[in-house]
Amino acid sequence: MATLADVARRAGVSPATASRIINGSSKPVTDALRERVLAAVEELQYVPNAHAQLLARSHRSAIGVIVHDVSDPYFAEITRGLQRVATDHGRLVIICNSYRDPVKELEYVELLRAHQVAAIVLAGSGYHDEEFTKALDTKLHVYERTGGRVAVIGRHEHAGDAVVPDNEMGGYLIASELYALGHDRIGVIAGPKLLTTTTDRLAGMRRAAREHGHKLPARRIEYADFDRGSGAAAAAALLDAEPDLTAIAALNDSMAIGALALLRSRGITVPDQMSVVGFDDMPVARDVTPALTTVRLPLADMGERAMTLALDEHRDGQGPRIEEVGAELIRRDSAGPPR
Amino acid sequence: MATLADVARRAGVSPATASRIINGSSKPVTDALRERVLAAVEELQYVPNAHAQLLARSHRSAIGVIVHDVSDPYFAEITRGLQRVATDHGRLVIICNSYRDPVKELEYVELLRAHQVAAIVLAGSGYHDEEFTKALDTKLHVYERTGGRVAVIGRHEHAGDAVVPDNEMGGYLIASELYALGHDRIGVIAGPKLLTTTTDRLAGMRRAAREHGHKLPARRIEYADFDRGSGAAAAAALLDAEPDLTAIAALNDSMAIGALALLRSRGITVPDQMSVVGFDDMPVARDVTPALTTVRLPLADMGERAMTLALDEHRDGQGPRIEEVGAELIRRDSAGPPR
DNA sequence: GGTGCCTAGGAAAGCGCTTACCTAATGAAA
DNA sequence: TTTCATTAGGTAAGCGCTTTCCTAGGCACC
Repeated sequence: MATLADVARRAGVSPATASRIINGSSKPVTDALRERVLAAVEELQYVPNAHAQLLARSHRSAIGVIVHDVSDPYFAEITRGLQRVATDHGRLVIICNSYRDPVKELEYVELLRAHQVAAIVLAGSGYHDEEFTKALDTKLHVYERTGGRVAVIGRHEHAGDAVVPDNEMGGYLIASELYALGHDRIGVIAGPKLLTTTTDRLAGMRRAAREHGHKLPARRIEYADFDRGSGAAAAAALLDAEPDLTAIAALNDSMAIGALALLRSRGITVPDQMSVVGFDDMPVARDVTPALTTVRLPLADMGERAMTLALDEHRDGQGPRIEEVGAELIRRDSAGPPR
Repeated sequence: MATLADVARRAGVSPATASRIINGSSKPVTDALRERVLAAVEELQYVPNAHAQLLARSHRSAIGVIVHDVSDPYFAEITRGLQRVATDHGRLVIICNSYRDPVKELEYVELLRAHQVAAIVLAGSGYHDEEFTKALDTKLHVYERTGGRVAVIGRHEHAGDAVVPDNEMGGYLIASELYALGHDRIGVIAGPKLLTTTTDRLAGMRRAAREHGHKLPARRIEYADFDRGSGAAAAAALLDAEPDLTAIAALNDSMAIGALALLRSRGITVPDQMSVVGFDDMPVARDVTPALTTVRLPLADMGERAMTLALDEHRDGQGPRIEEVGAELIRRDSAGPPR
C-alpha cells in the first residue's frame, strides 16, 4: 500500500505539503507542486489510510446506529430516514444489527465508542430487564460524558434525546376499531414479552377494552417473535384454544400476514369469518389480500428526526429532548363487522 | 476519553503491560498486575481507540460490502448470508448502499480501501457502461494487488472471485412456463436497461421464445426500476399499448406485485384474465393474492458462498473462481392457461 | 541598501496504540 | 560462588497521518 510518504517522495515534496494538497487545507500551495503531487497520487493509486487520518485529526465524524435488524422492513424504513439526514450532513453511518440481543447491544455501544463515532443512535424497543437497562444506561452516560451524542428511537428509559412513537395509542386505535365494529372476542398476537414495545401496544389495547366494557384475557394473548412464521403459529394456537374468536389483532404487520396465511390455509375467510388487523403499516400491508387494516407509524420520519437530534451539537444542556410521534389508523379490507 | 496511558498510570504499570493485559497477548503477566490494570479499566471505563489499534497492528480484519440497497429484500437476503459467514469468522462487516449509482460504487471501493478492509464484496448487477466498468475493474485490481481480496455477486465482468446466479436460465424458465401454458402475447416488465441483470434475464426469455417459435417484440417490453411503483406504472403502460396481452412477466417480484396491484385496481382477475410471473422468490411472493409464480434464486446461500470466497486466503493464484448457482421455477397461483 | 512583513514550504511533534527488543531479577546448573 | 537460562516487565520505535511552529526567500517601503 502506498503511503503519504511515498507520494511525497515521488513528487519531491515534504509529507506536510502532500497532505495539504491532498485534502485541501487552507494553506496556499503553488500550482506546480500541486500538480506534481496529484500526479504522484494518480500514479501510485494512493488512498489515505482512514485510521491514520482519524487518529491524527482526533475529530469524530461517523455516526453509529444500532438496530435490531436492518433487513426487517420496520428498521429498513427507519434506517432510510437516518441515512438521508446523515448523508445530507456528509456523515458516514455505521449500522449494527443487534438481532434483539441485549448483550450484543451493549457490545456494539462499546464497539462504536472504540470507533470514535460522534453519535450513537439506538433504534428499537427497550427490554424489560432491569439489569440490562441499567448497564446500557451507564454505558450511554459514560459515552455522553466523554462528548458523544446519543439519540434513541422507541424507548424512553434512557437519558439521551429520544423519538418515541405512540405505541400505546396505536394499540388503542386498533382495538377501538375492532370493538367499534362489534367484535368482543379478540385474540391478540403479541410480540416478545421482553420488549417494551409489546407491553405498550398491549396497554393501549387494554385501555380500549376497558372503555368498551371488555377485557383482554390472558388466554387470548399469544406471544410471538414479530415475524411471519411465528405469527402464523400463534394464530394457529389461538384458533385451537379459542375457537369462537371473531377477530385477531397482531402487534405488527409481519405477524398479521402470517396469520392471514394460516387462516387461508384453514379456509377461514377474512374479513367475513375473521377480522385481522396489523400494526406498523409496512409497504406489503397494501399488497396482501385482503389489504391489511393497520396502524401507521411515520418510520422514515422518525429516523430523520432522531438523526437530526443526534447531529445537533447545540444542546444547551437543558435535559433530554423527547419528540413524540403519533400513530394513525389505516382502514383497509381485513377488518369488518363480525358475521 | 481515557487512554491506555491513563489506565497504565493509574495501575502503576507501563503502557506495554497494560496493553498486553487488556487484549490478552501471549506474554505472561502476574495476576497482581493483571487485577490492578483491569480495575483501572473498569474505573475509567476505558475503551481502546479502534483506529489507533488498527493503525498500530496494521492488520486488516473488517470486510466491506457494497450493495445496491440493504433494505431491498433481495439484498437483505444476500446480506444475511454474508453476515452469517463473517460473524462465524469473527469479522466485522461494513455495509455500503450504492443506490445503484456507479459513481457511488467507485467512491465506496475507495472508502473501504481507506478503511483497510481485508476484503470487498460487491453485490448486485453490473452496468452496461464500458467506462465505468473499466474504472471499477482498475480500482479492484489495484486493491487486489495491495493484498485485498475481492468477491462479486451477480456480475461476471470483474476479475475477482464471483458467485453468479443463472439469470439467463431464470428468464428462460418463466418464459417457458408461460409458453407451455399456452400464452403467446406476453408483456415484459424489465428492470433498468443499464443493468446486466436485466439483459441476462431478458436473454433467457428470448431463448425460450425462439424455442417456442415466438418473439419478444420491443413494444411489449417496458423498462422499470425494480420497485413496486414503477412496476405498476409499467403494467399500466403495457396494458394501454397492447390491450390483448394474456400474460405479464416481471423481472423481479416487487414489480410483479406492483403489476398485481394495478390489475386489481382495473378489475382484471389473475390468473383468469391475465397471468403474472415474477422473479427472485422473495418472501412476500407467497403472501400476495394470488400467490406469485416466480423463479427462486438461493440468495442467502449466494451471500454465504461469496463471503467464503472473500475470506479464503489460500488462493493458489490459479485465476478467479466462478461459482454458478442455479435458478428454480416456483409454481404458485398467479399463472394459468389463457382464458 | 537596510528593515520589516508576508508567504510557501519543511521539520517535527504528536494522535493512541502495539511489539520488538532490552534489562533486571530470579533460579538452576556447574 | 560463578555462570547462564529464563522470565516479568519496561523502553522506545514505529503505524500513517495532521498541524503547529519555524525558516528562508521575496517583496515593498523608507
